[in-house]
Amino acid sequence: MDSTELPADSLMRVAVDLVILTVVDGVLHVALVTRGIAPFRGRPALPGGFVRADEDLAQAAQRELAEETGIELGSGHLEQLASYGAVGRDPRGRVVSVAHLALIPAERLRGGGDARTADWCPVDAVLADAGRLAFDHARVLADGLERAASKIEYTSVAASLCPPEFTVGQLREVYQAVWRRPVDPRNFHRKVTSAEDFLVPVPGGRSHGAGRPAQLYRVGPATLLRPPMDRQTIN
Amino acid sequence: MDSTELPADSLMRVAVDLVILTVVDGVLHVALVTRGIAPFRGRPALPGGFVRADEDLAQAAQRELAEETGIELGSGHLEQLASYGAVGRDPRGRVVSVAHLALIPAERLRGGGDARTADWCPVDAVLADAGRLAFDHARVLADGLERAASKIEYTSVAASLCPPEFTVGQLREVYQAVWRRPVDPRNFHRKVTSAEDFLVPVPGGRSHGAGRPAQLYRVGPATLLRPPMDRQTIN
DNA sequence: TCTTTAATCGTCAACTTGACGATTAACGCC
DNA sequence: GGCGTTAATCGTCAAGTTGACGATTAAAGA
Repeated sequence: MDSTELPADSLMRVAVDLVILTVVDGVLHVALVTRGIAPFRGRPALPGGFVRADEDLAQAAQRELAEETGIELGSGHLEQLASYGAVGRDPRGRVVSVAHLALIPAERLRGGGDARTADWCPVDAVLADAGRLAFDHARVLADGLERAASKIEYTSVAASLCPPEFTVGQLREVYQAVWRRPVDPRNFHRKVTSAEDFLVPVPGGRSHGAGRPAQLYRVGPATLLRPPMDRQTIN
Repeated sequence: MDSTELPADSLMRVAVDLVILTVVDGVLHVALVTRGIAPFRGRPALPGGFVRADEDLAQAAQRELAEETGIELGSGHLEQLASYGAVGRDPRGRVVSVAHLALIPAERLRGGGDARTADWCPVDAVLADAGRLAFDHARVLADGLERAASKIEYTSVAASLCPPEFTVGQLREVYQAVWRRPVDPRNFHRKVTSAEDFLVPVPGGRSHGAGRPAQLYRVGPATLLRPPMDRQTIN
């Protein structure tokens, strides 16, 4: 394990940062912490932390997710987003951050408790004052939002933002929240229910609440939606 | 710049690896080097190297690209692919590699000279014996190929694998090479020429060679192709 | 000149999409 | 219990796109 033959100037700190998204009442929220230490003390930041010597990148991301949101990633989704390594992005020294994107259902939110816990902030409000975000987190967040918006076009990950059983209406709310754009209920219903293996109806499962009761669905075995939905054109 | 307050066990080496693709005579090739030092001495590997203290990730990738292929990335395309940080991926110690994908036109290839220069290998042959690749480069290559195949579905990056001026037929050859699948010339022609701002005809530009001369095009201002082409369905 | 090779234009039926009307089935309220 | 409200779901239709594939065109080479 001696690595004296390796160049010393490539020794850097490696961190993970998390763009954790959820949809509450039709509004997209992102998990943010308030930094308690310098640099950027008191400023909002994405949850994250340094990768430990004995864990890989995905493990570090899952650990931070659990530590800062109390979420164990059951029906949620976690994927690597991109890495950010500009020379001066952290004033403490060279830090390369491997950002991850997490999509979790609102029902699994824990009422923010201790100081370590992240707060859920409406994305619109955060973007309106993105300059306050620590480090290069404004860009990381923007990249995460773009990734989420494009990924639900052609995959079934949007269901990760819903409870395990959900209605077409709930799924549509997720699309509208992530795309920041209204989606026609009738065409959306036709699209997602006619896509093979995309949704599986729960036998006898019906929703409650106002309006006509809706069929409950679970995500189907198809992870890809073909042809994809087009957020530019839709409606 | 003192960073004593940061955890020491997150100090790692950061490298860039490159999946450099090009199409020669309708066949997809990837640039590989033969490792001259341990570990994996004598085995094929993706070009790459450690990130220096004064350069960011994209700069490191461009530097390695220039060093190992002599390519200055004119009309080519370079994007970040993903990061790989499994604990034991490099026996010399903890190394996190930020992989990049480069797509370059065949015409810019330099006849491999010195030992530092990479060799162009047909992708099929490399995949047939992917186990010989050093480190986790088999997975990195697979991810790069998948990225390239999916990205040309909905963007104009395929043109990065063509010379600055090219025919529809040349572009189609690129698609066929990357997708490993035949594409109908008539439908392909209709699709790419009718997509707004995707291709711009070069006034008076006509190809030579066998068969009816073809109109020459340049990439248009539109970077996205909507609706995308579907490599699953096409033909 | 004839054959071969590509490029490009056309045709057509099948499918998908956006727009939007109509119906259905619960809820809350009088 | 009847009524308005809210959603879900079904239908319709014209417009656009796609896959399959025929036909024509223009050059190179024999």
